[in-house]
Amino acid sequence: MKFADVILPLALPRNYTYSIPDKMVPLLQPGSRVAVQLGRQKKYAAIVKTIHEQAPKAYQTKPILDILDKDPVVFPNQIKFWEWIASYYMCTEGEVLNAALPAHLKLSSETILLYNDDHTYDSALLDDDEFMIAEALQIRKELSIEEVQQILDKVEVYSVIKRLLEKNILLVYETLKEAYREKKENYVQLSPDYQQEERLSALFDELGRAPKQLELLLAYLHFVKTQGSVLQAELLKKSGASAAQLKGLVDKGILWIEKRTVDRIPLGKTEATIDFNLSPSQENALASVRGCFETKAVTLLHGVTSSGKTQVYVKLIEDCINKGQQVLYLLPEIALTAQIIRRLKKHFAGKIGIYHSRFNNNERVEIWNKVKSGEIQIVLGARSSLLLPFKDLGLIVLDEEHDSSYKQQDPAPRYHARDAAIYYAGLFGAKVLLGSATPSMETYFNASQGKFGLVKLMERFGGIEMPAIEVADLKQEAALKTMKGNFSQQLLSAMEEALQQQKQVILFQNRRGFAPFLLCTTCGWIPHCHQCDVSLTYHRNQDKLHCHYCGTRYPYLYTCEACGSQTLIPKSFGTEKVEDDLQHLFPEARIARMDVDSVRTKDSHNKMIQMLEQREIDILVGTQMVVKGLDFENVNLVGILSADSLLSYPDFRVNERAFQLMEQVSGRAGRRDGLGKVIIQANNTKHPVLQYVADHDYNAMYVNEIAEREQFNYPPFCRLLKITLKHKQEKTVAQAAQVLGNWLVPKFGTQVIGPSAPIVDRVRNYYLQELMIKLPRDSKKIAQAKYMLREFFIQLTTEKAFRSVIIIPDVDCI
DNA sequence: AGCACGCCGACT
DNA sequence: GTCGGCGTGCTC
Repeated sequence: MKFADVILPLALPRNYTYSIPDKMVPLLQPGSRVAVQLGRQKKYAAIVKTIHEQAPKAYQTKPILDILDKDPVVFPNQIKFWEWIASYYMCTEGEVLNAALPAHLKLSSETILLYNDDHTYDSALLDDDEFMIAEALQIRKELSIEEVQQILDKVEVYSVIKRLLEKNILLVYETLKEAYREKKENYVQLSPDYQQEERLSALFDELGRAPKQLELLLAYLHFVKTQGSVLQAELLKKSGASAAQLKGLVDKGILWIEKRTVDRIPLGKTEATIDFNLSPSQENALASVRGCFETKAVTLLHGVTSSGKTQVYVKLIEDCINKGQQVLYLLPEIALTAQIIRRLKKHFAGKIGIYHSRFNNNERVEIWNKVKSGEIQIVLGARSSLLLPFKDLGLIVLDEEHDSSYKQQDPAPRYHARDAAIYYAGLFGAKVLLGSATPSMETYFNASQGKFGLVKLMERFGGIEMPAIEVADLKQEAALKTMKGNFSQQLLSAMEEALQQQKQVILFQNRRGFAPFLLCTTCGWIPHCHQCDVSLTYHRNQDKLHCHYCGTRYPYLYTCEACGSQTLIPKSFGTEKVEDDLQHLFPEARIARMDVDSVRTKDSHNKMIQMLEQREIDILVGTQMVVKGLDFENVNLVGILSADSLLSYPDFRVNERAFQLMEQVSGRAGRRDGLGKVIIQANNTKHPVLQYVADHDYNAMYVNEIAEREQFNYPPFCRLLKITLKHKQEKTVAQAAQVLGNWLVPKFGTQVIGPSAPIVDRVRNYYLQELMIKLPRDSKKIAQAKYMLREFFIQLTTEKAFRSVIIIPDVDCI
């Protein structure tokens, strides 16, 4: 008897073992999807991890019900990768599977209620609910649980179903439905009967009394001649004929309708056009990267903004696909704009596939399959494309390496795409190229220690100079009374000048909404979310108060809930307010705002970028979003409205973050004609980070920062593991966190931080507590610590008092 | 993630 | 007294 250990798409702590029916043994391979039953009735599509002959001793196995695909859906390397993610990031393999597989490859059964035709019933014996369902079933023949819930208008319907089942009125069965559907299109064809010339001309005579049909037939014949195959929809549209006329011809057997499967992701013709020449410094960088790859698996390309890193990538990608290997090009989601997609498609037409969150489920399945077959050789995608089934990966390019959105935050697996990419590449013997103008401390440390190769590209393409940075002293201007609202005179006159020269301006403000909070000037009360411990942000567009943690919206408040006076005023300022003020300051200018609120819909982000490109926008106000992946030649002024807010987060990474952000925003200015200017408004103009930005001196920032990290033992000198505990009762989490803390201290001593409540200590009605452990940089010790933690979590949650405490480990937290 | 089981409050 | 709410445990 053979058995298979399978991964189910659930957060189960271990893999389950099913028996393999003899007839399936020769067909089954690891990586295949199989249908299995879990529990009394539920069926799932699981993935076979290993096949063996060890019968489990503790329980009886259930058989595998079905093999769902001819070929495995993943290769052994993906399974190894999932295993590593689960163990490194402390989650279950099921959670990794869930993140990796497109929704339409993950099947779970749906309960269907069938009307029992063989049995009559006496409606007098039924209560109201039973009667309603019995009636509905008699008409519709089958119902889903959801439909029953709708009919009865309640959630709890199992008892009704149970009673109807006992009375033999219905039958229950489980279906495992394949969600993926091929895309079909209707093509029109001429019946073989009329292919000969004389039959056709006879037909023209026959159709004399149906002139409209004849017209349509002639239109069809014309299209066949000019384009070969004829789409039904296109034929009707172009000929102006009606569906009835077409049906007439089909009914007569003259035209046939054929359903053909079509590609949702057509790759187009293969034609690589690499039609640019590298500058001498790019050539140097390219040669150095190739050199580093001789001895090192990972290389950092530290290239200033506008240095043309992408062109170096393109050459390296070309090397790799010439060897017949696959390439993964990773970007932060938001940087995956039409601009970069267009550029790469131009160079690698027919070989490149795009993968990000805006694809629908059917499209994802097709991309998945094309990566698996090797038809897609280059994937350009966001974090999750790391989980695609690459067959023979040769290179991973991870651009904007420092970007914190590479770390998955909320649902597990909480993996870091950069670190995971390095492990994943190792499984293939592939190379990893990390690119950034402002590398993360971790990566630069690894590079300077010789663990990674390091290549610098410090010259902007075309010899453009870095923009000049000015710091506007807000304190001084406030004293001189030259401020206009949140704008310094220095910034305003630079803006006027830029607009006069027909140049564009980008303003950066790190808060969205109109005002981050309301304040009662009588008693100091601030409106908070009812479910979370955060102040509500005023969004004037909708005239609502929003909670940025749980998304709840509240009507605007005019009366203070604490003292009853009507003295609530908006405080501080967000992008909406900046936009509003600009309208008054520059009534002539075309102003746009770019933040998650304004680019919520599918394509609005790309549209706004296009408008900026085509100079339909004079001033763009935005949050982080304006920083990433944008390249506009006509922008020559960038304003950072409040550097203080960037420099005052209570986090050890503030300086690194603030530097990266300001340096990246600055990079948007004056990219072509060398006249770029950046104005940073600050109260504390003496902050060292402002000096590093002004000098564009990454190195000074790094040297200072790394010394502090070493002194206080922060990453890259340790590994941070954050443990969040959640519970509905404030007291329960606090106690659980205390117990966990007491257990940790003897093991890690002063390297344990907390437990403490985070700044926002209640989200969606759950109270939070956090603990942080600084683990030594020793993979053995880290693995051992994780193992002990896992054990202790189980022990903790089996204690009666803490049973419903939710524990969330976050490895290498950001 | 479901779903069954079991324990407590509000209704006929 | 019962119905149905939700907390808890188990699924190979």
